[in-house]
Amino acid sequence: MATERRIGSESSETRKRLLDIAERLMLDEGYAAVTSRRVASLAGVNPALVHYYFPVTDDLFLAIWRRGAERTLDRHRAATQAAQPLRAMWKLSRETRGTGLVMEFAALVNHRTAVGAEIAEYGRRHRRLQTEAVSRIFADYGVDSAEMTPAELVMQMTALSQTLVVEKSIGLTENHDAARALIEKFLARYEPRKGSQSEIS
Amino acid sequence: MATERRIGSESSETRKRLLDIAERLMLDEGYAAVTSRRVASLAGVNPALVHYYFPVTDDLFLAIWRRGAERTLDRHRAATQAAQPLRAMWKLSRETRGTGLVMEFAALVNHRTAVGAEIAEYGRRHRRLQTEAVSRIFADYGVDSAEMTPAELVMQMTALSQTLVVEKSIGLTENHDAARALIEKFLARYEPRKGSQSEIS
DNA sequence: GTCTATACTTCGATAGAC
DNA sequence: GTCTATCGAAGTATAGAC
Repeated sequence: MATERRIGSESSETRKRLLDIAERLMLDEGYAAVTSRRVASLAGVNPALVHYYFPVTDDLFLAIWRRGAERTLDRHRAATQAAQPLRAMWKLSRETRGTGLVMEFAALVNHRTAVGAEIAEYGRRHRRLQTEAVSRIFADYGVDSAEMTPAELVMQMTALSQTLVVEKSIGLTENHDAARALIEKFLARYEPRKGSQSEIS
Repeated sequence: MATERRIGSESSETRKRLLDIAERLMLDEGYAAVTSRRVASLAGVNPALVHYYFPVTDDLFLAIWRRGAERTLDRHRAATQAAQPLRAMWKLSRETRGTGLVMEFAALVNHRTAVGAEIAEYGRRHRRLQTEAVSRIFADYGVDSAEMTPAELVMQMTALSQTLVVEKSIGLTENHDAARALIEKFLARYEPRKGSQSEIS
């Protein structure tokens, strides 16, 4: 039963390049565009080489996911150390790259269940980290839980940022300023901007 | 230049069945599972028959979208007539079917630009309708715009419901009760529940 | 009006060459 | 350790039969 097939080393430069290209492709044209042939063609290598580094296509998707997840967790940690951590977290969540990947994977999971389990597990971990971080910040700021709970802010930031990113990508931006204003209203109370309290963003 | 190819009538029962199956497939396994062969196989017909009713695959996706869009607009109108219109709208937006389709199409659009234009146009129209409806309701209730603007509530409901649906589908439900509570807190003020003001949902 | 035989393209994956 | 020749399956779409 044990498969004898060999796999390319993780440190390979070719492997890194394939990953970069696959991620780019996923963001630009959606997960369905990520095929071994397409990636290989863009990399200028033989299609079968992709299967050498990533035996099954799911392996490629998982590798993209893991790299992105690590990147995001690192940046999350950095954000919590910022002078205005809530603003840093809000800014981070609105970045197209990470959020765009999350949305693609959310769709991908529908028909690649092997990938799904790991995505969900990471999602839980990330949410817990975020909620704990906001809890500490709220305690520090003395935020009244009747006004906003950590879980509420996390969900609001997550949901709004994902919607903003997705809709923008299809050219739908109506009410987007209102969404930003909504978060800004809360942030301004505890992490006021230097120049003013205005919320033009 | 004019294509001579014939297309099956819109009233055909077979056509309806193909549409139903394709929509189901899209919701269950994601848009990538919607192929002429797959749909045909589930319907027990020849694959080429799918191309008779939907010459190009985009035609199939557009037909699914249009049917869903009409359904949603109808239900939106009905919701605005309800005794508690805000609650009706919030409930509608959390329904798996409509929201699930929206998310699949959001991902689909990335690599099917022909479909994208129509999706975005519908999105704009829907958002405008929703925002206008909430504006009228807010005026009726006398909601202070400093507390919440119509655009803000629409974005919040849209974003949170989409996130709830997507995450639930992959088995991630942490903080979901907080998200519901967030909306409930606002709704309870203007559309109190009969029995109590509790927000267990 | 309804359906199918068929052509052509693209994809995933493996066994084996270098 | 790195890469490729090659196979079988699945996809889209058309021209033409019923």
